[in-house]
Amino acid sequence: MPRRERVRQATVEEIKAVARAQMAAEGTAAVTLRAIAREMGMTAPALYRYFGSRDDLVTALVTDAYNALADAMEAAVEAVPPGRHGDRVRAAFGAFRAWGLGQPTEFALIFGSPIPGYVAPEATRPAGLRYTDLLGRLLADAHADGALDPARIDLRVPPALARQVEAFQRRRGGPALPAPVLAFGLGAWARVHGLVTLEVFGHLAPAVGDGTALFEQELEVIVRQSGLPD
Amino acid sequence: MPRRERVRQATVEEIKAVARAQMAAEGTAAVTLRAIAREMGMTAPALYRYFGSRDDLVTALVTDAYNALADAMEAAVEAVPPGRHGDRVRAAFGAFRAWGLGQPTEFALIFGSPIPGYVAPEATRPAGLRYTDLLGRLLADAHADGALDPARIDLRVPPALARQVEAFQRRRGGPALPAPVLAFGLGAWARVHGLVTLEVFGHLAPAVGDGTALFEQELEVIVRQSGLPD
DNA sequence: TGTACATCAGTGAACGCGCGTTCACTGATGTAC
DNA sequence: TGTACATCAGTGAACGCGCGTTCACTGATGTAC
Repeated sequence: MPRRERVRQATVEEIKAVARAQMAAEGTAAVTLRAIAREMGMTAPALYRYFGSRDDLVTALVTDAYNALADAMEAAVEAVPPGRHGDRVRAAFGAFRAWGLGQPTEFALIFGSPIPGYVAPEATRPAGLRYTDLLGRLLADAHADGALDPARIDLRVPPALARQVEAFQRRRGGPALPAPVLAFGLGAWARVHGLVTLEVFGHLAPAVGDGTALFEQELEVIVRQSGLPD
Repeated sequence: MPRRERVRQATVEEIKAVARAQMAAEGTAAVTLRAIAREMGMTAPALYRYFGSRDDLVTALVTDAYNALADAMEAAVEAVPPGRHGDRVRAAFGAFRAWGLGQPTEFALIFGSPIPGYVAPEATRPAGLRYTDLLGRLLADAHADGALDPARIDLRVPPALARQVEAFQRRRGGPALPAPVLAFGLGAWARVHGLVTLEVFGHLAPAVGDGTALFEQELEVIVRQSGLPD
């Protein structure tokens, strides 16, 4: 990469880093070009060399956040031997929670209420699907290994849900899973999402303070009820 | 109530209604005094007769939202005969989801990422606890009726969580429940919260479109695993 | 190795905007005698 | 029933603020010969 390009990339990264810091300090909507420029010792119009508009910057932050989340989860999963399907699921969800608690504002950016006046453009979609795709892959791997016996999942899947789940699989491509397996996976995803959302946004604290133990209990339930061996 | 007071109350209600409409149209952070005044055909300073500041208005909206949610859930529960504990739980959670889908911006106001520059004051606490207290009461009633056998709940509660849950009960007062019962309740709460949050904020749609069937499946699982009869 | 030119980063002034909040005021509504 | 006064709702002008974005520009960095 030519020198000029390198310097340019570094500036782009600095802008995003400052924006993230400002979000962390003042909330998601505090991302303003003028404040970023001030912090960087530049004037605001200079930022237009790097981002076409404020919305473009926010889009970049959203995409980065989704990618960082997926990266963290993938790294956690890969640290577990391929055969240990239960532990891989635990690792993935554990990384989800750790990432959320570690970067609450970036978590809020993608999972909280939308930023006023900003609608996430289509461009963020692929990054947004990465972490759920990973979860799907964990299920598929376990199923391919014969570690996931649908008959052991104690779940009555409503016919409407079975249809939705099958349509979803046809749309996404990839290996087909039995409806109960995927329906179970969706439930587990929502479960973890709820727990982590409550915790990151401070709704859990009045009840139990630290959410670690509750999270571990729920992980146990998920792994056990999925019929996965550790 | 004297006439003047009545007119005054009506104006307060109108201000909040307009604020809610503006939130619904432009997002949570679009609550601005000037826009509200414009919509009402008044000048902005007049609003200071009714609310000490913009933050006071937001606080009122947050409190109202919590109360509306709790009202809706209580009404749904009371429509079910006292003895049918499973159905009462279903009704409560069903009302939670219906309320969230029906008023997504008010849902976002209390459960989404916080409004920038606004921290919910202590005054919103009591209202915020109403709906979780209701859930706790459902558990307590079922337990008091002998309908909830802790031994039937297939849950290994981590010791740390048991301690947290007991401390919580001591703090809140009210009838004491066995740790597994309360731990199960927390899990169910998080589960429903996750599902509804994902759906209201549009994260579920790419996977299954309408979330009704998935929600029903999860409700079934919760009721069945709680050991409650319908 | 030096020169002429093109590219690009960043500046500074300006635009129009909407915001929360204050203040002194007018005029209507209610109250006491 | 009428009059004098107090209370209160709402106005209009003004404050200081920060925002996104545009534009013509300067000066530094890189490139071609």
